[in-house]
Amino acid sequence: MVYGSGAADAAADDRLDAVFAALAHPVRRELVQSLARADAPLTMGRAAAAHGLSPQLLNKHAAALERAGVVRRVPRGREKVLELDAAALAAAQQWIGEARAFWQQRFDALDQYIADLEDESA
Amino acid sequence: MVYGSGAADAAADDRLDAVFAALAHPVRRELVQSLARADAPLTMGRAAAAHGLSPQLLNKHAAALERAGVVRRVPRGREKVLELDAAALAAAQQWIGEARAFWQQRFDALDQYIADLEDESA
DNA sequence: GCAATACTAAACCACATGGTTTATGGTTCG
DNA sequence: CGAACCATAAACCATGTGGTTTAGTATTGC
Repeated sequence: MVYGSGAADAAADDRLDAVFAALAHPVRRELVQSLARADAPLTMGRAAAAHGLSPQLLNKHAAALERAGVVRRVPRGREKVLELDAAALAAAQQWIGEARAFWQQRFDALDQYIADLEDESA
Repeated sequence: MVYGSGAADAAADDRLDAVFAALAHPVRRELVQSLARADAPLTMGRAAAAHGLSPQLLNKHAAALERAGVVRRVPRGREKVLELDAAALAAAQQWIGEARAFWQQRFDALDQYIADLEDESA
């Protein structure tokens, strides 16, 4: 154990806040999907057109994704290409996975508990 | 393919909105963790006390989790026990997983593409 | 029935967010 | 240089969210 075990440091917490919040909007999820499947680098302009968004609005959504570390905007000439950073997604996915793992184990324990009760009452 | 492939029906979309939004708050994530690890049924009152929240505030957070289908509130006497529904979490986790899978495959394809370029230039 | 208990509803406030319109910094290309 | 283009900033509005205070609705137990 390195620092605190119960409080689960605040920086990671903030990051998860941002990642989950970023994914909590259909447009941003579609954006992420586009980036995940894209076979060619996607610029802001092309992304906006592809999703029928104004450049300004896309900019805001891209900023949200960037805040969360899900996406980087890399300048190339006068345009910027969007790059997905799968690490942030992995962190969120892992969080859910851990919660589910705990739950599964608790579920099994409850099962056992109920079985024990039935043994006693038998 | 059943209905539309591009639009990915709106109901599932709304559900994901709610689940990700629900997880985008540290208190609610801690709540979920509590429920996942709990070895005894957790009531609203006990949950509020455990996290140092007013009953009213916990009620709001619980409502958010319930909207998302992450949690159910089952009346038992004059209190309500919180039950976690892992299915909603699974849906969110799976969404991320798919995005990551696509990305991985695109990543490999890009790798191949670059290798091809280097072959040509050699 | 009555008091205490457990949860919920409502009103309200400060602040964040999604979205539009308008305007501004850079970068290419004629 | 100047015009066109890409991306962003700023101002602004409507709505949603986190949080508190206050009040209300059941349910237990005397």
